[in-house]
Amino acid sequence: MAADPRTPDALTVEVAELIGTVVARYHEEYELAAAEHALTGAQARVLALLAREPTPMRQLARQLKCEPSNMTGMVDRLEARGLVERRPDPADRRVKVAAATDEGEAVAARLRRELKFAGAPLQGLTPAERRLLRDLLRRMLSEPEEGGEEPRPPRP
Amino acid sequence: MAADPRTPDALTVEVAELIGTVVARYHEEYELAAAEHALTGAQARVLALLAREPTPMRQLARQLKCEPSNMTGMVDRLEARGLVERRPDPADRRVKVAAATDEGEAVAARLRRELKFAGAPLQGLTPAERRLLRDLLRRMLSEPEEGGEEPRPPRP
DNA sequence: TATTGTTATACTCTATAACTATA
DNA sequence: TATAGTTATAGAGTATAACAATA
Repeated sequence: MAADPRTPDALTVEVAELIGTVVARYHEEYELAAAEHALTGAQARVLALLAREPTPMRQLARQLKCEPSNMTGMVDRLEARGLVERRPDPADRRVKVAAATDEGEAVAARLRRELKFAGAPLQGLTPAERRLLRDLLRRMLSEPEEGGEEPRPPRP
Repeated sequence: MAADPRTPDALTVEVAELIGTVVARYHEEYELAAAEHALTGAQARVLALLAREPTPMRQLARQLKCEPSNMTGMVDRLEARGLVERRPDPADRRVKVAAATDEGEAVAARLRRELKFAGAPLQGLTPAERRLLRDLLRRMLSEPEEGGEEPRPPRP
């Protein structure tokens, strides 16, 4: 590799590529687990959210970072399969609260268990290594990327 | 949280969730970088592959884990924008080799640089931590998941 | 006969804009 | 008027099946 002159250091590039591989693997596993229940990845994500907590359509769209109009069709399809239902909100008759049915909860629970990604690859690490990985990922994710464009000089 | 009785230990769950967050963040960044060039994520992935190496349609489909029939449309759209072209294979007149044009190469190079995910979050780690992260990810990914279902007892 | 790429078809996901029923 | 959900529409990605050209 090593194609671009403005590329960051080799170590950073390698870690970035490894993360890319992890991302690809993760998606593969997720889609596969979903497909075993005849669900698409997007449907599985909706179901997972609703299994945690019944949620108004609009809020659901915000959480999934998509337009509210899309939720109509997605919830329609899940509702047609009996995994989700729409409930009225007594406080505001405009809102419809999407909620997982009992069957939906069961499928979501099975999905969580079948997400072997949490199992297989991580089992290759010792508990101490897993703790280490957790701490590194936490730090990586908590950086509030305040800078924006500036590469920001490394702290001493 | 902590809903399912058959869930693995809390540490594994937490790491898995962190990885889920990393995956979500990564995708967000990727789609955003692609959108800045009026490309979809899938188009950006195709272009990235072709910028590395001209590739026959069918092989491209294998690498992207999708059906060969899809590649027709995807390459069509990229070709319509002048980022990609189809070349004949002198050795086998059935195959068409998709290749990035000069402009395609340029866009791919810019895309690589703009993938801030490689920059921002990783800059929060020291080089030593990055090395550690690299080694952990490598080990995670190299485990050939031979076992399948068996949790496999931890090595001493 | 088998393989490569394509076409035809259908479904899902996505975004935009317009509509409805509430508030 | 503003908001929640929906409908209508369009484009992109995906899979399946059938097809033409070539091997």
